[in-house]
Amino acid sequence: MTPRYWLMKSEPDVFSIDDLARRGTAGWDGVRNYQARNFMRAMKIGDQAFFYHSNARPPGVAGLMQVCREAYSDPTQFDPRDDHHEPRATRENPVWSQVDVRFVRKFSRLLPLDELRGVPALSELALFRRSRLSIQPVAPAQWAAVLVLAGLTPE
DNA sequence: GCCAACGTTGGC
DNA sequence: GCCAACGTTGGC
Repeated sequence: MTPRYWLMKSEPDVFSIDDLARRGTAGWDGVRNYQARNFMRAMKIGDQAFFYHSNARPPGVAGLMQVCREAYSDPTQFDPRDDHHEPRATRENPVWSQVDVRFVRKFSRLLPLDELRGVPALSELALFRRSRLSIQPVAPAQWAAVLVLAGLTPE
């Protein structure tokens, strides 16, 4: 099956692409938005994703990663001391999900939001229209256009 | 089920 | 740090 493409945001002060590069894989926990959660639940092993640095100077796409474990219960929802604790969640009926991702590569330069805005092929990116959605689908043509900006040729 | 108040995201 | 956008909560 053709892999699909996504964009996933993280604040680099909290978790950056360098953190992911060091660790190799990581659980994408802490997502507390239903639409973003539902996108994660739709992800399949092998799906590819942009690692987007949000709340950064400048914000932008930092590199690539790959889904290596499909959606499962986000354990932080059960921890009363965690910022992401979810009082409504029980082990039997969890509310929030996460996937695991594997580091693929860091771009040789960050592709700033400003630059992405100027690319006609990317004008429909959800990033520009649904600014608060932390996980969003990316169309194949959009994926390819970003790889070109990054100096990589689509495979 | 409406909608005002509130909280969070995230660019600037 | 500000604040616009927008998702969520809760009173009615």
